Amino acid sequence: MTRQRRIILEELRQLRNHPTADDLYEIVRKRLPRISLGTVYRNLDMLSRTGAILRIEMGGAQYRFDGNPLPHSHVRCRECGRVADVDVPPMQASLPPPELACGYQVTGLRMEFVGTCPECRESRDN
Amino acid sequence: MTRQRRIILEELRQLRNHPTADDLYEIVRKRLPRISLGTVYRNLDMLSRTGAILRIEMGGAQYRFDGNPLPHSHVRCRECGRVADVDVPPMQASLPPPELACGYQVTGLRMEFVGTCPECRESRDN
DNA sequence: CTTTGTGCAAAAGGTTTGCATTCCT
DNA sequence: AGGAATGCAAACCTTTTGCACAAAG
Repeated sequence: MTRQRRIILEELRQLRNHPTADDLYEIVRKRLPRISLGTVYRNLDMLSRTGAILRIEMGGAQYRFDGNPLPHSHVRCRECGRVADVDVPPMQASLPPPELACGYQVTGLRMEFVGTCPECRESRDN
Repeated sequence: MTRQRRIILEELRQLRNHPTADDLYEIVRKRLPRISLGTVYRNLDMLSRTGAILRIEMGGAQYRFDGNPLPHSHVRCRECGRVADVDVPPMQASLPPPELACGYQVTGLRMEFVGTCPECRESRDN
C-alpha cells in the first residue's frame, strides 16, 4: 500500500459521484502533484481487481469508478455520461440455461438505469 | 442507399454473431475490396441511428452490432467479449423516481447477461 | 447539378505498457 | 540488496473527422 494508492482510495471513497480515471487524476494531483495518470490507472485497476472498489464498465464510454464496492445500482446520464447511485434493491433475475443462450454458460447479469442528470435537464431548460 | 450501405446491412443481417466494426469491415471487404473502415463506421452509425440495426454498447469494450433491431437480450463472454442472443422475454422493471436516483430522471434500463462462451469454455478444458 | 457518401489518412480520445528510477523493507 | 511501484513518454486500439474526389438521385 503505497502513498499513491492510499490517497487514490481515500479520495475515491469520499466522492459521491463516480469519477473517470482522469477526473480522479486531477483530484489526486492536488495532493500529489507529481503523480502520473499511468499510476492512477494501475492503481484503479489493481483496487478493482481486489474488490476494494468498483469499476463501472457500461455504456460504451470511459470507465467510471466507485469507492463503494458493495453491489448496488447506477443511473447513467444519456447526455453527459455522468453516473450516480440508485437506491433500489438489486433486482434478481433468473439466469437462462445454455440452451437459451447460444451455448453460453450464463453466470451473471449486468444492468444500469439510463436517464438525464439534473445538470443536463437544467441546461436544456435554458 | 449506396452500394456500400446495402452490402454492410446485408452482411450484418445474415450473421448470427454480433460483430465489431472491424469484423464487419473484414467481411464486407471480400465483396468491396476498396471500402474503408471509416465508411463502415459511418454506415453502422447511421443505420443504428435510424433503427435499422442495433449498436450494443456495454461491457466497456468495443461496440458490437446486431442486424436484428427488435429488442432482445444478449450475453457477453467474460473472457473474449463475444456477444450472442438470449431467448428470454425482456424482463420489465419499474423505473425509480428521481428521489431515489440522485435527482436523475430515469427513462430506461440497460442490461445484458454475462457468462462464458462455448469456445472459451472448451479452450479452458484443454 | 447538387447533395450526399466515399476513400484515405490523420487526429482524437482513452487506456496500456516499457523502461529507467525511486521507494520500501 | 531486491522486489514492487512510480513517473514519464511512447505505443496502442478503437472511433471520429477533414478533405478532395466520386456517386446517387
